[in-house]
Amino acid sequence: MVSPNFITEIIDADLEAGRYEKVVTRFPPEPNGYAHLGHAIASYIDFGIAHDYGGVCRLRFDDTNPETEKQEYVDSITQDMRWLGWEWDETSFASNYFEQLYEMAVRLIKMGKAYVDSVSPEEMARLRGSVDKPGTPSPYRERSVEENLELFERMRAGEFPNGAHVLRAKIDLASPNMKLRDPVLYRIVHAEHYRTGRKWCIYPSYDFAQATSDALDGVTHSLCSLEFVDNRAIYDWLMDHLWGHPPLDRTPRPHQYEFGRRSLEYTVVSKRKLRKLVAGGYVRGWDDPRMPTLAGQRRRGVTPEAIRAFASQVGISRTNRTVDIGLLEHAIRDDLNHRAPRVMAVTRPLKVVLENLPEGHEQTLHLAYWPHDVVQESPDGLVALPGGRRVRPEEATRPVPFTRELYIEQDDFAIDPPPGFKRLTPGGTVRLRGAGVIRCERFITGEAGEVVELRCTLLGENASAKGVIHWVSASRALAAEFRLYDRLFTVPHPEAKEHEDEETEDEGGPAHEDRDFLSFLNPKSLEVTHGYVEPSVADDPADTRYQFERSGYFWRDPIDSRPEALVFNRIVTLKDTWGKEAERKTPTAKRKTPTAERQREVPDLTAEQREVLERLKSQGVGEAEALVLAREPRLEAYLSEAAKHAEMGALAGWVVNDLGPAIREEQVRVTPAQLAALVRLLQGGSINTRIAKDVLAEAQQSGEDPVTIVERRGLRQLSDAGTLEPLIERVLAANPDKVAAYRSGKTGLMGFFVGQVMRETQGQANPQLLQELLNRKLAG
RNA sequence: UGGGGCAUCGUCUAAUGGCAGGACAACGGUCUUUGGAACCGUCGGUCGUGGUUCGAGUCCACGUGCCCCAGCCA
Repeated sequence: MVSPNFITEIIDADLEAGRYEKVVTRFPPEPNGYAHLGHAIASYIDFGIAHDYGGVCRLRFDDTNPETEKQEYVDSITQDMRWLGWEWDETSFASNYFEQLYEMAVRLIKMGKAYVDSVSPEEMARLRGSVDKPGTPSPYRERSVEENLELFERMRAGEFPNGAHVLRAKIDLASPNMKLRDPVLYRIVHAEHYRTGRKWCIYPSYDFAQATSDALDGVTHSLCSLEFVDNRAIYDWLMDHLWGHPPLDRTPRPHQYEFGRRSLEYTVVSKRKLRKLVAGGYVRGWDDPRMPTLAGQRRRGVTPEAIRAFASQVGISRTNRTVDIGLLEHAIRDDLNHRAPRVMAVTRPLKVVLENLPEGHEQTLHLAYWPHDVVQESPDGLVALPGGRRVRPEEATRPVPFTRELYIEQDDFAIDPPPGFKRLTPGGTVRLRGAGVIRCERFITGEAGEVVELRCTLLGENASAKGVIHWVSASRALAAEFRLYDRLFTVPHPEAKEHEDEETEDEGGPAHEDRDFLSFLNPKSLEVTHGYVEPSVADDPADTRYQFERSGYFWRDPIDSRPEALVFNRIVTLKDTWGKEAERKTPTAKRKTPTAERQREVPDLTAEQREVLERLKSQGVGEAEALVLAREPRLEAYLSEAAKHAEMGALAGWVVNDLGPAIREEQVRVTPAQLAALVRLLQGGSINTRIAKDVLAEAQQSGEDPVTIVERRGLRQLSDAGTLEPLIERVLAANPDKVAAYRSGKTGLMGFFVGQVMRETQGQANPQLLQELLNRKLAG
């Protein structure tokens, strides 16, 4: 379930108004790279929202650029989407629609809305102008329909080389929206398309294909990311001219809505940068478990459920955001906690000899796969074995050999322990998980002074220890390689232009940008160790995810692990509240924007404006409103007109704050006289501000006279205590807890009580009186 | 600099003009044969300045900051 957001609000309204019968969305990747976590989040929005509304989401490949797209990517993205758990009917392809798209382009030409341009790309860029200079028409802009038709046909026929001509929409070369300066609809590309082969040598642009394919697919809500906001104007323009005519006469008219992108801390998601990581050998491939690709995450052992939970927690908004990687890690741990049986593995072995056990001693312990809390939380009282079979908790154990010689983790022994250390120390004790308490009698060091072996004794039942450590039998454990993955980059925002620790000696151009992000690669993003895992795992399915106790969640690398040469990937560590990173750099000094400079006291005004300002002020208009009015003749004119019928000081606020935007846009439907009449009502006390505000908004919507609305609906301010008191009593009686909270000091609740009574009276209570009465009651 | 978009705890995200709430992180505690999990608690936020209003995160004005747009990429 996708949590409510600005898009679901739009859909709710659309459904309510009957604009659509069914919600249809689409997820439109371009098959020119691997899907990554960003795609996962976007697809969660597209598929999730459609699902929530009982609609459908189509997977449509946006394959309009033959030079970069490949079947390989179609396959991998399709696999990734299925893996995530999304369901769709048939996959669609923009390339399946090429013939219809061509027809629609012809239609635009016939309407005089599109033309073939024949200037060079450089020339076209020049003619487009710049952000502050309007474009100029190409000499070919006024070609006849016939000539355009003929040229376009010949483009399709392959008579011209790449770049000779393009088809452009004839929109507006002077538009302040650069996207509207006659966008390209079709270009010539002599290249083999992975699906249509050599059938076409002209290809539709993103803008043209996206809008038309959406309409062909029956899409109702076309969701995309924020960088396409400006493109929406093209989308709507195309629909204005094409929708409703064949072939777009049998599906609803689609609309585009944009949401903010999400990126993730400590990684990069731009295709170009990911490609650099692979090509430069910084990772071992697209499915390297450190990569944010779904292939990489899958190989790492992350489950689709965890990724969906993550996407859900990240949410949707209209702001680009970079998400705390802790959120992903939490989603993974949360998912695996209930999915991964516990076993023991030692990643950096240190030999332990239990001197008080005889040579060759071996006993088999039966240790539980699950900790007490997972057992308790099981809904059916059963728990899973690694194969998935659910059994009673007492059956969910595995045999663990206990022998005279063991391995423990090197980190679990310290000659010179830091304060608070709870594991083994010389002469100290520790509990071996499931096997009893041992005491370290002495340690043996190697030539370099490193500890190579501990000599310990197994103590009796009554022995105590502060800590518990994991272990494996030296003779019976299985050797294994462990791949310990960590964040790919050392900084949370490797793509950011500046970093605090970095000097910017070279005022580098774009060439430095890449070296930049690569310089933040974490040299320890992969550590390979060789150690041991308990032998029970040999019998488990290869895709079993484990929690290696006290260490992390792991599974066998699906490519490299073999039964006789085990390789485990660490999916994520356990949360560690002890070993706190020393490098925890909280001083991520939040650069608060420097304290706002002194605002200019009075913005520059012309002499004329200043005069108006003074006049308004002298007529009782507040300073702030007067300033706005002085600068906006349109508002001032409206106010002057209204002031013929009511007091100017009382009107100004309404003109500026409530009607201002509408007056500016010349959309105002309330006349100055009507406003004045309403304000007089307000001044007379027969209505309150709330009523006036609501009525004004309604009038602006419907065009009805506000005073008429007041009369028709019988609105009047309730100003007698006799009417309000019973309502107040009722609200207080219904919320005894709030009353108590208020009396014990939470005075912010006054707003709550006022709000409740206002709601009861549909906004008609006199708020001042109400507050007064409430004060009295609540004090008593 | 033209146009557009955006701004709420460290991070993500809620709040018909009416209690600024939740999640993650952090911190503290309970519990624990995982320094895990769970549970309890603490810390912490409306970009700034004015205005409208009984009441503003929400409405208005003016600022500030960040992002997008001048591909025959998407």
